[in-house]
Amino acid sequence: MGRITRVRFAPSPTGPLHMGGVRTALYNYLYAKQKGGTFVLRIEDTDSQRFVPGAEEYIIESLAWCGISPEEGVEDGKIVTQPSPKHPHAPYRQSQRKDIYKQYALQLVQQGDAYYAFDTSQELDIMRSKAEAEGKAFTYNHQSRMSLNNSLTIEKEETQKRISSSSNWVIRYKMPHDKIIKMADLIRGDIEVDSSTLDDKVLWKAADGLPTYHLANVVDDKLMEITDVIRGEEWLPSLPLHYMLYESLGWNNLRPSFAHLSLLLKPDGKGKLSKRDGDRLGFPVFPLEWKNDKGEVSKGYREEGYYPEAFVNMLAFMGWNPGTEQEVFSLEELAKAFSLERVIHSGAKFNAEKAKWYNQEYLRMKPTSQLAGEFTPILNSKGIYKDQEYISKAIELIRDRISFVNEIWPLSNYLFEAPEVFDQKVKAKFWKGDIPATIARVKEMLANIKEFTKEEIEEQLPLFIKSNDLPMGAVMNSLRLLLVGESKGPGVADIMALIGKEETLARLGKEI
RNA sequence: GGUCCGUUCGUCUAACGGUUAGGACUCAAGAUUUUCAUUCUUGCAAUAGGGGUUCGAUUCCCCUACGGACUACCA
Repeated sequence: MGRITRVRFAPSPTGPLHMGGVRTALYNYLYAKQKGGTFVLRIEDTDSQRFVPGAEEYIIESLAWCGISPEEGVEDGKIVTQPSPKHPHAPYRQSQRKDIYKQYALQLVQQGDAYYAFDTSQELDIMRSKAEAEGKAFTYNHQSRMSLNNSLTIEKEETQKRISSSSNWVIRYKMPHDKIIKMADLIRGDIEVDSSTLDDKVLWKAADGLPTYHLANVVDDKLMEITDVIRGEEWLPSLPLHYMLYESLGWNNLRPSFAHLSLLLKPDGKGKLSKRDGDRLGFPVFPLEWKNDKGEVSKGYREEGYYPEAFVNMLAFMGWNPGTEQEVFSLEELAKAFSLERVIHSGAKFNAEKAKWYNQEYLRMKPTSQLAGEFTPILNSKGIYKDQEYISKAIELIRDRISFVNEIWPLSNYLFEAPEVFDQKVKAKFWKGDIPATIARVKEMLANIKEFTKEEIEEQLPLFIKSNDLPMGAVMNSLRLLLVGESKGPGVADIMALIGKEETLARLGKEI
């Protein structure tokens, strides 16, 4: 009690971090910030088989993009490997902490809470498939352990011989068969499990000298003085084991509090959100773009044009709400308002429309000058160079109809270059009869306007049309057709004033 | 199969045991607009089913159904 809050995000570098993982990291970050505590990053790479190059860097970069970088475990974008005042528990990569874990596994064996097991994985696989064929499930537990190859059934000397002569053995936890394990979850409340339904999990493997997740996670959380474990729901079934490990190791008073987050679900159908759903449904599942070793590219929110604030805000609301009607929150506001009590118990289906809406909200809060700066490279890539003032004015005219910066061009191209193609339907509807001749008269009138401003045009144009008894709809729509190429866009006067007198007259004089 | 977790509009969600079950996204309609949008207004739309407990259940308990996670020498 009274311990300073320390939370950790402990991903496994087996691939890019997906948005569910980012949400878990976010909730950890928010919780730490609110409590004035520390957010630690630890890399759980105890499975050398599944290690993916670049995944670790991806995780760090993703968190940085979201603005939720850990203050401990990472320095200069890299995992810390040497202890320092700021990073006292280094290294933060479990593969580099290899030597720490074995002693605890051995301690458990000595106490009689764990044992050596010699069954090969092939033997166990055979037993599993055999049991499955009979409609049963094979589990290594209190019922089966006494008929298997382990230090409980083999003579002491033979056991010693096998341990020293080969590395084909593991240490398994000896799960008690008669205990009701009472646990608490900060989100779900009290949970009870009968230990007789649990199995004897592998804690440590001689083959690679590494612990499995269960041992590594308990040992590191204790050593790193973690006070609260906030992780995905997939860990709930192993919580009883973790409780037992804390107890057997004599660390009950240092056991952290636990909170298990519900999963992010597919927008359609069933099951949890997976990498493939994004490709299939056309939205990103990852914060940043990711290329795998086959060269396949998965979309990223950053590359799709999302603002990190919008992405984070959207993610925070997938499974949490403040209890008020406010939906737009900065990271600071989120940290202030966050509470595990208000985290939703059930899984949330991801909604791409809402994500888009969030980005629109954030885009609307940006000053036009910033949007102009973000849009300039896109413009330059089309070979168009304009000053910032002009670009800002153009964006001002269309900014309330976009959700992303990359939507500016398709909605504003006619403000930068004359239209080449003209909407045939609009043309057929208005460009007939006297209209071409009428437009020529309008053009002449416009040429006589000295101050070619929006206000001046807005006054002169309708006046001219009315006083000459011309058809308002046909004239206005035809002007728009000549200026834009189709029937969309801001007011005709706005467009004319922006592109200027010369360009306006040129477009109105063009044959279509 | 077993263990655990969950279930309010299509989606995200709100509601000390007492509300006409609220908001947001989407969708539809209307107003504004010479266009397309924006904006504003309105509308559509939910407590999985069955038992209890209670004067009164979305809310508490039980059962069923459905969904999910886990059930590896993966995390």
